[in-house]
Amino acid sequence: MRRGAAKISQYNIEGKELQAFLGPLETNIIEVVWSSKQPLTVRDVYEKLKRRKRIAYTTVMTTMDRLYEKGLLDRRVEKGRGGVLYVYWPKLEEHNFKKTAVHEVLNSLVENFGDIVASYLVERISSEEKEFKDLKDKLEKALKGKRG
Amino acid sequence: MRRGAAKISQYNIEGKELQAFLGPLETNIIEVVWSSKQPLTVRDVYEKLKRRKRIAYTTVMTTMDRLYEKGLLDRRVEKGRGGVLYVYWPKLEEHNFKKTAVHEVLNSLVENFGDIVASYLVERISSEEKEFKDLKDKLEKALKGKRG
DNA sequence: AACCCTTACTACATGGAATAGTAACGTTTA
DNA sequence: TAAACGTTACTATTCCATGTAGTAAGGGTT
Repeated sequence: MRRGAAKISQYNIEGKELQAFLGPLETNIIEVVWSSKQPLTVRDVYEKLKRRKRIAYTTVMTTMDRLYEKGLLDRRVEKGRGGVLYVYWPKLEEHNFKKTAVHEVLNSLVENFGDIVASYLVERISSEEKEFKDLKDKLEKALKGKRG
Repeated sequence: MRRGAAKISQYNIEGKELQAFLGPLETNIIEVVWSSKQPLTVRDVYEKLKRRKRIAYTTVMTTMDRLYEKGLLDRRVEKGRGGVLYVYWPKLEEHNFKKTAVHEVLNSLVENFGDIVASYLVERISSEEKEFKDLKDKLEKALKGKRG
């Protein structure tokens, strides 16, 4: 587990998009950080999230610390009104994170179950070609009918 | 979640083979049950597992109950020396379970991240064709060298 | 110095997996 | 029929991940 890479250890089959990899709150937080043009403090993120739902400042803080520990966020220390504080930014932009995570799942699947993955793909591509062919046949019949 | 289907909700990226879907003890137990030609009691499975490692009867029992609840094992009640007891057998044979589980992950991946999965495949196939072509070039050069 | 604010530390709840003891119960055996 | 045997239901604990959140300790600005 290299320090630079995001640590994703599991894929949640029922999760939608990012929530296949992250918890609900982690997902909300990282989306806020991705949307920002500059690094954000915990307070920044907290102010945005509290508009949607009641949440404690320390909940946001703990979860951002955890995203940092998991390698999805990076941070530096700054000085401000509250003393020393962290300023966070994403380690990878959204598309790169998704790409890396999906690749990790697929690599693991291929390594563990290469033959099953291969036959799934062959089956899937054949199925789609069949649908294309069916549609093509129908179209050809329809055109013949018009001319007939 | 139909009752007949195995309930797999997540894929563990670092897990090897079955342990990508199940815990260590769940994996050991279902392998024992798959290997048996007839249905097994908790006692049967316990006797096999205790040879490998110290474990409590009730641990085996609880885990088999959980595999039943998750739809991987089926069972009926029999009467025996200890009163009424369960006799378990697998709902799916090994290959079918793996195939079903892998398909669920792949379907979820395609639904959530179809474009990333597609480009991964194109990239992977191209990479393998490139390796084949490189090998072919080297072979052709070697054959030319022998004739020269 | 007062004020404001943050983080470290701590704790609880939930769910899943692993772990395991014992009361309650049922069947077989003597 | 009672004793013996063995199983399951019930219960509990630990660990991990995620979400939740209060407060003591500490630091910078006003």
